[in-house]
Amino acid sequence: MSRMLHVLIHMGRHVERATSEQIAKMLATNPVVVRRMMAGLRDKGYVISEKGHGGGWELACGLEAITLLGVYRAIGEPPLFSIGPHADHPDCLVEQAVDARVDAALGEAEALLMKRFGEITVADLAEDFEARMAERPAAGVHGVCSSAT
Amino acid sequence: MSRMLHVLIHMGRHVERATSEQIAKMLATNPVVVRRMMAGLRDKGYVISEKGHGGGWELACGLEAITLLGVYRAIGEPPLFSIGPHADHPDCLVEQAVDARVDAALGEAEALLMKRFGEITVADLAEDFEARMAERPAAGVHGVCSSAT
DNA sequence: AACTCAAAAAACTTTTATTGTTACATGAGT
DNA sequence: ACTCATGTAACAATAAAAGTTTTTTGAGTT
Repeated sequence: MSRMLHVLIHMGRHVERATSEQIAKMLATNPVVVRRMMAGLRDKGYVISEKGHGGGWELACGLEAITLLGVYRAIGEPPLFSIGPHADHPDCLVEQAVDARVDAALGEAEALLMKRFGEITVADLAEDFEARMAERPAAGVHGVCSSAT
Repeated sequence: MSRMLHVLIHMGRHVERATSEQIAKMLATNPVVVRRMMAGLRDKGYVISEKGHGGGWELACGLEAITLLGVYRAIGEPPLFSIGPHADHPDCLVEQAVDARVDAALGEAEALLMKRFGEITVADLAEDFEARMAERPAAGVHGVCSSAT
């Protein structure tokens, strides 16, 4: 998820269009991995992909229109918690009792998190970045990811 | 985590002392795995282990004295979220900006979850189980885990 | 039309973390 | 001495995530 945000901020900042290969170099990973990630964003309408010569990825909207919740959904709403019920023996009454309570607590936490995610836009993150950039321009070289590391 | 709760409820219900092997059979797993799990509970003082002939595991307190928070801590406070910042490039200003915001949101959710976990005791879960048991005694055979499945 | 570039998609390999297993050591009771 | 059960460490199997390779499709260029 942070990778997606990284890419979006990068593209919002000073890139019109970027190929999977360029993005992959930036994230120190593979073009195919990038395409897999970006496919979700495209399906949600946040970015557009163009094939062929001069193709690549492009923002389809402003960063202020993309919330963290949107990104989370775009990557397929992966399981949020690493702990949590396995539903191993659905017929077991002990498990049912345990799961009901634990699920309720997890559900509350998840709801709060989704609420917060819905309140934060990628534009907010980009602003934060700009502020840090203004404070410590020396670190910016890495900050704007012009190198491969 | 739900496994630990399962064991605790089981022991609170109708077991004075159980060996790792018995518990392992109940959870369909290995005695060594059980010992690994239980070691955390023992360190927190929730259970006691006895070596040698007639040894095994025993509750060291009432279930009402054990909260889900206590259990969570007993298992070593494993990472709560599966999503979340990797801190891959600590010097990257983009990453710093992203992580700061995401961490804040995750922190709030975690705080709420810990609060809720602190309010739920294993005795509560055991009560819930008893209520379900009273409603559907037929399912109880599995519920009390007298079989190996 | 032939060529190049880049995404799309499928199959495969590597890596990593969890879980389970085996083997041996320690301590307690008989 | 003997048996039983935990404690510990090393090892193996499994499953999930990440990365890689290969082929196909579509878009522009020469």
